[in-house]
Amino acid sequence: MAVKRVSSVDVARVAKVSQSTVSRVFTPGMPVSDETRAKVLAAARKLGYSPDAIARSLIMRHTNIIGIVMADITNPFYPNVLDQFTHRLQASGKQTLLFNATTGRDVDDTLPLVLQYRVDAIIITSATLSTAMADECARHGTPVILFNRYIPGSKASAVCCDNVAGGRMVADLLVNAGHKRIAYVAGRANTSTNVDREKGFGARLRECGIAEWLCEQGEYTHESGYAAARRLLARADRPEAIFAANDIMAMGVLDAARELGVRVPEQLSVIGFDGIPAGEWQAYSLTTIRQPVEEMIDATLELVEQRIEKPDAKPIIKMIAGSLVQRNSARV
Amino acid sequence: MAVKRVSSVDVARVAKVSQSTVSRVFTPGMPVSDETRAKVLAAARKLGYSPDAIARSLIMRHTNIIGIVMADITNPFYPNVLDQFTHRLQASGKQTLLFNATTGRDVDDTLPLVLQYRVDAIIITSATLSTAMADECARHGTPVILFNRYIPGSKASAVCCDNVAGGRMVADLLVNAGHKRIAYVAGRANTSTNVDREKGFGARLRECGIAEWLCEQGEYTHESGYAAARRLLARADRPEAIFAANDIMAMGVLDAARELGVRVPEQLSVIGFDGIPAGEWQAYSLTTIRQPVEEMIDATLELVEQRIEKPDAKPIIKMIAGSLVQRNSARV
DNA sequence: CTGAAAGCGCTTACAG
DNA sequence: CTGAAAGCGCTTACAG
Repeated sequence: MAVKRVSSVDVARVAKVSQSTVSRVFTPGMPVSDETRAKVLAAARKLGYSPDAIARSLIMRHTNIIGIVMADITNPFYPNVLDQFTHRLQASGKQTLLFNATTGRDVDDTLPLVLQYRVDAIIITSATLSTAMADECARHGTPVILFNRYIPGSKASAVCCDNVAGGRMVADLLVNAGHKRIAYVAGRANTSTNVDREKGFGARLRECGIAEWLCEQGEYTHESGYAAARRLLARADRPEAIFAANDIMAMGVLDAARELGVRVPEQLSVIGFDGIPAGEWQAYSLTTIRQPVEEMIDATLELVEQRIEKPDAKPIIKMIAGSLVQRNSARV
Repeated sequence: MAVKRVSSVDVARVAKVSQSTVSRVFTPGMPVSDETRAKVLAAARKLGYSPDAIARSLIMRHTNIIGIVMADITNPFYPNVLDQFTHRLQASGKQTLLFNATTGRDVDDTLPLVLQYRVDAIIITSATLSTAMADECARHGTPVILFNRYIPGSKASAVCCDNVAGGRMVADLLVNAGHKRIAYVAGRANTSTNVDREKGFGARLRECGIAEWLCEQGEYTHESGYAAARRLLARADRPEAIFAANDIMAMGVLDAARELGVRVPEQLSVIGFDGIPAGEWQAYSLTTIRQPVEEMIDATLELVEQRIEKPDAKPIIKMIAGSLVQRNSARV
């Protein structure tokens, strides 16, 4: 296998300079005379040389690689997130090592691997890790930033949409539209996202004098939203309004309503959460809370930079408000 | 920054063995006495040691990292592909370095970077590279496998759905249903995917005695499919059947029809290509050609293994047949 | 089974 | 500006 790779020593030989000089030519900001530079570049081109980032990482003690741990790549909210992360990271000269965690399980068994590759920082999305593991990373000096979830009391910083506030907005909208029989389609129970959205939603409902509402379990997929809606819409006391913990489930709800001939929004208001592009399509026209993805990514990347500089800075949790996007799936 | 990392030398010191021995303990298959192993493991645990994959890569001359270059992460066909690639790669002990290329441009400027990280192989998806660049990679000894596209005559191997055959299937279905006024909504013109699907489609149409059909340009997005359909459905000689080069555009077509009150499939048959999950949703129930994603991924990964072993083996292009999935968006 | 030593391909003080 | 040398953290012949 491995063809003989060309190294800086080879280039040095043909350019008739020292290996250090070759290295300098490929390190921006290092002093090299124009003449020497030209010789080296010519030799490099001739040999097809490019510096070895791995060797560089070893001596530099950082890799310029950011690990992104992600489950649920398949949930339509995330491709956009991943797209933006990789673009932005590349623009600042960093690479992305992508780890695929198993949905619904914590990532404690994945992280040791990530750590072995000596990534400069870890971003964790749509997955949860234990406090112990977060602290283990801190011990290794590898900053961990949680995206769209948080672990109170751990060493991991986090950037989150304000899901509690978002849940409250939904409750307000539904109550103001005069709805009484209301249902919530939950996401996976152990996710902070689900917990917070439900918490804000329920709290506000209670404040408005609605003490009870239906609740069905979902798991953040179209299918589970559809199934939950089938159960809900089959009841004698069919709800007039359904809030689903994310957009893709809300779309499942809408598809169930369509199938059953329940008219939206006349007979049923449906609201989602996320603001994925598909919610805009004519078939759904979904009213939702849009997560401020760009700002969240900005904040995450900023935190990554800061923590790489100062790994022991105190962990912070940054909440950013989402915004209501009114379309046609909910009465107003 | 960089906290003092613990290395095998540190572990050796506290375990009172040589550094080589520590290394052996962490290399499966190396002979170590049980007693020694226990001492080393204890020391390692105590210090929080884990081997440095970067240093290992340098001496081993391979990284166990596969580079995946991808544009269009946001196209719903790809999250699933990426999900499967990363899962399968991880299962065989490999990591994924993800590069995000710009949609519609070639990746010649991204590849030098990929090469610097000394990835063991490169998988390119939804992006095109020049023959020159493919050959440059070959020269570096880094195998390149194209997924879902191919470059005839280059040094890069490829795995593809048989798009020509798929296009023919669509034509057959439409002709058999008795459609005469037919339209094609194209994907980006320079993609082999689009070229082949149209080629098979057009050839079969001609064989069946249909010499002309409408054609609108799209770019593989819902929006562009929607826009193309608006143009098509506004015509006096409105088509009775539309084949869109991928599912997401077909869904845009369906949304345009819905908006205009054109009934599907009674007044309009719509067929897509890909087999994305969303096509199954009640709102669309899209008839389509399903790409055999699993088999394509199997084949790609197999090719990756082979080419890592023998980088100069002759490039091959592997075509795998897709299959017709009939749902309710097309008359039969 | 274990240790001493060389070497992977770089960067960067240290001298000149 | 340039070169000689040390060292990043490993693996793996080579001896014993």
